[in-house]
Amino acid sequence: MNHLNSMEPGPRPVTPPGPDVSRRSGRAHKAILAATRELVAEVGYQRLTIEGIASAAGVGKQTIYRWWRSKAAILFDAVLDANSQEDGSVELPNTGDVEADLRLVLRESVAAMVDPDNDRLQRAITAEIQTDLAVAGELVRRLLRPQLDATQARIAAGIRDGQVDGSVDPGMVAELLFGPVFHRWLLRTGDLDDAFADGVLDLVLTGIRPR
Amino acid sequence: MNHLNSMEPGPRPVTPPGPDVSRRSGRAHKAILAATRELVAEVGYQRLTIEGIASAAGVGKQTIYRWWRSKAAILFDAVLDANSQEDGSVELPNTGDVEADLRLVLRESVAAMVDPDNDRLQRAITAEIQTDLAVAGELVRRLLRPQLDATQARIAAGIRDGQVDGSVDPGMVAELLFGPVFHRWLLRTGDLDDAFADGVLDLVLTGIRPR
Amino acid sequence: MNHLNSMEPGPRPVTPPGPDVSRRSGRAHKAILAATRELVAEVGYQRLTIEGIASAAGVGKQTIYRWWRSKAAILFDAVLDANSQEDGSVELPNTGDVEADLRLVLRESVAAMVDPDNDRLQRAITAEIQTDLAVAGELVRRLLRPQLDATQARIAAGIRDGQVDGSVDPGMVAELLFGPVFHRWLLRTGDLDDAFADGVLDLVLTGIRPR
Amino acid sequence: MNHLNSMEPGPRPVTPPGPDVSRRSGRAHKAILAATRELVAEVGYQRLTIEGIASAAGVGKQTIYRWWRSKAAILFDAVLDANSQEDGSVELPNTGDVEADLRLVLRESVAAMVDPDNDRLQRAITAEIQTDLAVAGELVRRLLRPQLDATQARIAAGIRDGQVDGSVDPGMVAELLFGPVFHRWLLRTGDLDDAFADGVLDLVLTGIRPR
DNA sequence: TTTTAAACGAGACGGTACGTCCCGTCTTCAA
DNA sequence: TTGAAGACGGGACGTACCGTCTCGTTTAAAA
Repeated sequence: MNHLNSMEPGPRPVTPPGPDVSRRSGRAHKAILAATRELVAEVGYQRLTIEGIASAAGVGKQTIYRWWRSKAAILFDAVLDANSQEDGSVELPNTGDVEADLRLVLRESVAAMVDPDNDRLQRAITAEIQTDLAVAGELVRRLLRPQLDATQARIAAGIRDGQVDGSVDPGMVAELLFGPVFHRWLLRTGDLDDAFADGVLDLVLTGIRPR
Repeated sequence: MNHLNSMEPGPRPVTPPGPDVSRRSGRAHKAILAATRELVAEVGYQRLTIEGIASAAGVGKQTIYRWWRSKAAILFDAVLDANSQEDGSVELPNTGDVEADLRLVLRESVAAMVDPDNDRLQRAITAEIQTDLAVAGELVRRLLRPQLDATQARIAAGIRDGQVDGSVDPGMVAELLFGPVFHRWLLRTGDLDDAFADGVLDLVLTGIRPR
Repeated sequence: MNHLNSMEPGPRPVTPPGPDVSRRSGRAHKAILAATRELVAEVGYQRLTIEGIASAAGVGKQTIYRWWRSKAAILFDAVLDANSQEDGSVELPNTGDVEADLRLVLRESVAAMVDPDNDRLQRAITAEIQTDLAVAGELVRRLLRPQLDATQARIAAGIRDGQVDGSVDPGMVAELLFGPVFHRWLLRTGDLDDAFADGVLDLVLTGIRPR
Repeated sequence: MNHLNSMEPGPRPVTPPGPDVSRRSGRAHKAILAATRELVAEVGYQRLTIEGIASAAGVGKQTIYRWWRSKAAILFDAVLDANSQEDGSVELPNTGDVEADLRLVLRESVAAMVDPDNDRLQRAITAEIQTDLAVAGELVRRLLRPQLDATQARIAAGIRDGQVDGSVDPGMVAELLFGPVFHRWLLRTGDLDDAFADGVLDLVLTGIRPR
C-alpha cells in the first residue's frame, strides 16, 4: 500500500505507514478518505466539514484529528490516494517520438482536470494550499514535481535523440507545457480540451526543434 | 472615481436587482475595502472574517451584506479597487520592439505577484473563485481577459510588423507567456523572478519568430 | 377625541392632545394604532416589531419614534384607543341591586379577556409593563384604577343602601372580585367563564352581606 | 439534588426526545441557572440575553440551546431551582387553626413577591409565559397548582374540622386568596404587605365561616 | 485464555463566526 | 417642509463547525 500520510507526525516520534498503525486504523482510514472524496464531489469543498466527513465515514471526529492535522491534509491524502501509483514516481513513455509522448501526457493531464469529481478535488486542494504551506510543499514534492521531472526527463532524452535542440532548458519546457493548461483550467479563461493542449504543444515544439 | 464595482448592479438606467446603489455611503464603502486589504495582508485570507472587516471598518455587518454577496465579492472589489486604472482597460506599450514590450509586461506581472500584500490578496481571491463561479467569471472578465487581450493585441501588432511569424495564434501565445508564470507563482514550484520570466519569454519568442 | 398620548412629551414643551398636533399626525396616528392592534392579533406580541408596524401602517419609522417612546407606549395607546370611552372615566350601573350590577361588570370583564384579539393585546401590554414602569403607572391610572374605583363606588353605594355590611372596605372588595378573575386569565390556571365569575361573586357576597 | 428540570425529558426510562440528559455537564447546568438568576436581578429581564448568560456562566451558547428551548425555559428552571423543595410537592401546615395556617401561607407568598431578586425573576417568567404556552403550562403544573392544591386541601380539612362552612368550594377559596395578592403585585395597583394579605384573608374568612 | 490498554463511535463542551433580524438614528428625495 | 423610504452603526439572535474533551465499547496484543 502506498498511502503516505505525510502530513501527520502521529503520536509516536516517527510514524511511517507502519503496519501497527495501519492495522488499527485501516478500516476507518479508508472510509475517511473515501468519504472525503465523495463529499467534495457532492457538496463541494466550501461545504466540506470535518463533522460531515466523520459522520459520512461512520467515524468519530477524534479519529480524524488523531491522524490528520488539517482539512487540507485529509484532502491531500484523498488526492494522493486517488492518484496513487505504487511508488509515487512517474515515468513518461518513451516511444522514441518526443512529440507523441508529450502529446499523450498533456492530454492525460487535460482529461484528469476535466473529470468532474477530480476537478472539484483538485480545485479544493489548490485553494487550500494557498493557505497551508506545509501541505503546499508536500503536494509539490509528491505530485507536481514528479510529473514535471518526468516530463523534463523525457525532453532531456529528446535532446540526446536529436529531436530537441540542445540549447533549451528541459525544465523550463516542462513548465511551458503544463503552465498554460493549468492556467486555463484553474481560472477558466477558456475551453480546456485536447485542441488547446495540442495548440500549446505545437507552439512549444516549434520553439525547441533543433535549429 | 473609477472604481468598478462589478458585483452589484451600479447606477444603470434599470436597476431591478439589488438595493439602490445611489444611496450607498461612500465612507463606509471605502472603509470596507480598505479594511479588507489591510486584514488580508495582516492576518491572511483564512483568518479574514466579515465580522473582522466590519469592526475594522467601523461598520455594521449588515452594511457589508447589503452591498456584497460573499466574502469573495468583497475581496474581488478590494483587488479591483487596488488595481484600478482609469477605465479598467489595459494597453501594452508599443515601442516597436515586441520582445522588449513583452518582457516589460511579464516582469511587471512577476513584480505584482511577488509583492507580499498583493500576493496574499491575489491568492485569497484565487482560492475563493474556485468555489464562487459568479466572482470567478467577473474576475476573468474584468482583470484577466483585459490583460490577455492586450498582450494578444501587442503580438498581433508584432505580426503586422513582421517581428512575429504570421502563422501563430496571438491568443495562444499570450497564454503561453502568462501560464507558466502563474503556475510557478500559485503552486510555488520554483523561484519566481525576472530570470524565470525572461526564460519563458526567450523560449516562446524562439518559437514565434518569423521563419 | 380622547386619545391621550401620555407616554411622550413630544417635540413641544407640553403636548396635550391639541388640535394642531392631531391635525398633522391624524392619518398616520390612527394607522399606526390600527396596524399595531392588527399585528398583535395576527403575529403576537413577541413578533411585533416597530418596523413591522411602520410598514403595515405605510408610515416611516421616524414617524413612530416621533410620537412614542417605546413599543409599550404604542401598545398602551392601542389598548386605550380600543377601550376608550369619551372621557376615560368608568361608571357602573346602579340598578339598585348590588349583586346584579357587580355580576354584570364581572361578566363583562371576563368577556373582554376571553375575546381573542383583546386577549393578545392585553397579554402583550401586561407583559410589557413588567419592564416599563412609566407605562405601568399610566396603565393603572388610566385603565385599572378607574375600573376599580367605579366598582368600589358601587359597593359603597351598596353600603348606604344597606345591601352591604358597613364594616367592609369597598376597595378591598373590588380587588377581591377582580383579582381572582385576572389571576385565572393571566396564568391560565383554569377555565375562565361566567360560571367562574359568578362563583367568585357569590363567595364574596356571602362575606359582605349585612350581618 | 431535587432539581426538577421539567422542560426536558430527564432520565426517564424512555427518552426519545431531546439529547441524552445523562451526558449533561452538571457544572455547566448549575452555572447557567445561577448566571440567569444573577443577571435577571442585575440588569432585569428585558436586558437579559442568551449571550449574556453564556458569557456570565463561562459556557458556549450552544450548551444553552442544547438543553433549553427558549429563554422562558431557562428562566423557568432558574425559578424552579430557586424554589425547589425536596420533591416539588407543597404541604401547608395544619395547626388545627385554619385562619392561622392560611395567614402564614399568604404572608409567605407576599414575602416572596416582595423580595427584590425574586420579584424580578417572577415578573420575567410571568411576562414570558404570556408568549410561551409550553412553559406556561409547565409553570402552572409545577409551581402554581401545587400551591393552590395545598391551600385547597387545607381548606377542605377546615371543613372537616367544622371551621369552614361545608357549602363552599375549597378550590374557589384558594383562588380568592391568591388572586388579589397576585393582582396587586403584578399590576402594582397598591402597596403589597402583610396588612393587605390579612385584609384579603379576613374578608374571605367572613364569607366561609360556618353559618 | 484472560487481561488490559489503545483506539474507537459518539457527542458534549467552550468557542468563533456565520448570516439575519431589529433597534433607534440619520439622510435622501418626492410630493 | 414634511414624511416615506431606507441606509447606517450596533447588538443579539439561533445555527454550524471548530478542535478538545470525556465517555463507555470494542479489539487485538501481551501476559
